[in-house]
Amino acid sequence: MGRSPCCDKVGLKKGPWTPEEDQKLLAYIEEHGHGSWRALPAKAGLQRCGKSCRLRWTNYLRPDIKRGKFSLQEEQTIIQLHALLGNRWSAIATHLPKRTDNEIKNYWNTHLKKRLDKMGIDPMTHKPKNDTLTSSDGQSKNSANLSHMAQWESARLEAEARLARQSKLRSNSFTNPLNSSEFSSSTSSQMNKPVGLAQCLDILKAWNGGDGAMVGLGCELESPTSTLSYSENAPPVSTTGIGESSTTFVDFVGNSSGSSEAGIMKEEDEEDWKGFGNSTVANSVSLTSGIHDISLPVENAWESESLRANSEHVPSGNFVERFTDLLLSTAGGDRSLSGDGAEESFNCGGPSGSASDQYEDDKNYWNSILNLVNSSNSDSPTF
DNA sequence: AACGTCCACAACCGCTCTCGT
DNA sequence: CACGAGAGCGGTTGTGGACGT
Repeated sequence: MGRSPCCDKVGLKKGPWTPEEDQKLLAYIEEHGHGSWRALPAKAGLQRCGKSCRLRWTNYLRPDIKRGKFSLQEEQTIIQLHALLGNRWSAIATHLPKRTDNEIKNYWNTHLKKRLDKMGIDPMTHKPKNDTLTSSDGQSKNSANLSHMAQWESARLEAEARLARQSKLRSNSFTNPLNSSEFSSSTSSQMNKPVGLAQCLDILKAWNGGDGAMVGLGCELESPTSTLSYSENAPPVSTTGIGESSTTFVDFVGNSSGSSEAGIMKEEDEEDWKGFGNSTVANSVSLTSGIHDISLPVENAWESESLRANSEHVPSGNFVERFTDLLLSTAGGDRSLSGDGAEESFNCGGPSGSASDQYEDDKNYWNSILNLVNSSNSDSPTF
């Protein structure tokens, strides 16, 4: 299909917006709403293209935007969601109320990416860079598999969400949780997330499921291509399907209604994050108060696994723990990090650790993401 | 003080997706 | 089904300020 220019670009202003332009745009939208963006500039008396107006509004002028420094909690949210979702900034932004995708993207590129890099963590895979040097022992293979599975699942979830949405559109009378008010009031893009993330939770749980078939170190990772394969391996509570996982979601959203400020966006960020970072996997359930029923089996499974592994306790062997500790120490000061020191402390118990440590690292890391997604979902008014 | 470099952020560009006709 | 318009998204660039020499 032919691509039409968003504007003819003749006589239209580009570059930074002036306060006067902001005022015009703001006043017009407050009075009339934005309506058609293409028609808006002329009506508002602006020498800008509609696209520029839309971006200015969505990224800067919108009243529900929180500006300024990112809290530690937000930083951790971004990092962990990025590990799960990749560069899908809009998806990440839906879990950071009042932050725009553009802002998150900029913050990632200018701060978090560099910080991870300095810490010896690959910003794309979220794994220690040393992993790439240990390919012979199979650890990196396992990490790569986890990463690839996450990417694959991300794509698959999108497709399934799309199917779910289509089925909803086909049948409004179908008694499916997707027809609940939460979903019917969502935009199409927002609608994708609950289904996808709910299933993501199941997937992550299934990875950790009873026989550990999907994550066990040294075990072949099963193909995630079959929904049945993981639902069969998962504990009953994890049994999934679009309908069931969606139902679960709606249920816990119901439980958490009115607690939109109680989740990951609490402003006591520093202490919270410290607690989160230092918490064991079992403790992390406290952050997902609305979904204990979902998370507990997993926590228990992992906890027992952790207990076994910790019989030979390795201090600071937890990936997330070391990771957040480092970020905290980094953020506590001038938020810059001396590469040497960071790497040194990070490597403590890391790549030099045992295979079971690495296994625990992977589980803990993904579990923290799982919990994060859980808690942030319970915050989202769109769910 | 002048100059150069680095950094952070706003804004732009081009592509894809969705929806209406 | 094909097409076009509008909107959304992610990558990239431009610009101004901070900092170092």
